[in-house]
Amino acid sequence: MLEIAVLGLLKEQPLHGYELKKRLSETLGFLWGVSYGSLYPALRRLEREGAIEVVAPVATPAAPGPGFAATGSLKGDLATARRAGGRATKSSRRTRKAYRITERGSARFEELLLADDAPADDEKAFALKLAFCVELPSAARLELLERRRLALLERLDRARRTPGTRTDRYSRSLVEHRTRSTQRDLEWVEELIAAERAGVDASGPTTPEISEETPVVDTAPAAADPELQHVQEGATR
Amino acid sequence: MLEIAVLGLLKEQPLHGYELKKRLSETLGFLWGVSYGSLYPALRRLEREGAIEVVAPVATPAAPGPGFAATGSLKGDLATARRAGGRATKSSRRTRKAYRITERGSARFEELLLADDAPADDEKAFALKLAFCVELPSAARLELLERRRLALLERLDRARRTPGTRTDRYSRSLVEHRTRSTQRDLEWVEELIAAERAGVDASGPTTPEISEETPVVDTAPAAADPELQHVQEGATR
DNA sequence: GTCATCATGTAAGCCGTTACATGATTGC
DNA sequence: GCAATCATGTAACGGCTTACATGATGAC
Repeated sequence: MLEIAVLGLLKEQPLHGYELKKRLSETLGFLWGVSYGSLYPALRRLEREGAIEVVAPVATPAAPGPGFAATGSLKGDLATARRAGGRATKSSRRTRKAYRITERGSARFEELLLADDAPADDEKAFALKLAFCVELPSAARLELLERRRLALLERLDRARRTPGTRTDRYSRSLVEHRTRSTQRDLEWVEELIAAERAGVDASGPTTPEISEETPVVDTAPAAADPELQHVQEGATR
Repeated sequence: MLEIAVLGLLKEQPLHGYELKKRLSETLGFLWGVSYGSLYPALRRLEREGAIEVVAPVATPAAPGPGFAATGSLKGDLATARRAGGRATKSSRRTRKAYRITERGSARFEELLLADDAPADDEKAFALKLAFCVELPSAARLELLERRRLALLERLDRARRTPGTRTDRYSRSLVEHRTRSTQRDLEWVEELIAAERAGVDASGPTTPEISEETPVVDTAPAAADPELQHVQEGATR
């Protein structure tokens, strides 16, 4: 689960651990909170697997060399300097390690999004996947939605067949409520599927569209470290 | 979570590990599946804490002594023999270890049901608690429901304040759907609270009541090991 | 110079899973 | 006697959490 979120965020833009943690807590906070103790090991794991790579270790403040991957980060650092009012002369933060997703990482990402997970996590897992499925090709997205639809149908079917062993009022109410919820989830997913099939052009079934392609604007109090935001703009999309 | 389920089941009647596992999988299967690898350690943990105790180790087949806690188990074994058609002469299963909940266990049970848990597990935890809250005094049950209500209100409030950082159509739809679900959960919980306040006598708000006090009948294909079902009948209720 | 924040990491411990090992009982 | 089921456990492993350690940077 953590890996999905990390890869999903990195698919949008390179980020370092601290910033990743912040975004996960703030923008996905309603899903679950991550701690450094799990994030950093996860990053190392992903790096070991070749799914992500360090984009700017930057040992020396000046410049490590010509061209090269580090440029992106340098640009970012320059942006920082500019934002700060041109005060910093050396500018670069020596400690930060920004990560970028690799080809393998993208493949892994799709693999993870389409893998079906233990029925226990179900809800959370699907929510997380949906939150990042923009980064997916439309076909894969449809597949994801269809799988969810099947899972929900199966759950309803199972509930219908199994009469429920616990008979107290609370358990019964729970089962009923759960069934209703599942039915609504199903309708919702089916709407998403229909919208997906209809293509992106038609106006969404939810609220009137605002601007699908508007560059990500930080609505948080102060811009949360925007220095890396322009890196690889338009590269993956 | 596992502890809640175990204590909840044991509050109804003594059971041994294998049977506990079966019930957890079958009757609470829609919540999550437990494995022996976690159940048995959990049982030992609970026993160490004094929350549960072995009710019938039964080293020798005949009879360990007079009166005493083991009687319950013996009764059960006799029931088995009777059911089997009076074939077995020795009858007792030497290997099974049935557990019974203790006073401390009951206290722990209430404590666990009223403890608020990480917002991550939220749903599952509450569902589980609700499934076992029959075993709770009405006041504690109300407390449980009220807490849930507050948690849901808080979640709605947070969602209203936080404008949501991710702006793609899927994330937006997700957030909307989640909000609607939370609202419905809230209404549901409020119904439960109202019903609880009105007292148990009035007919339930869900489906027409069948029989609140009917002894637990195994609706599973064959009766799932009924030998322990009559033990301590009417003791805890 | 010192405090808050940024930033990365390690260590201990909990809880859970899978897979494996073992043995008793019952039916045929 | 053999297989299926009942029944209890252990071992290895993984992931997550909390708490701790460390140090750089920037503001005042």
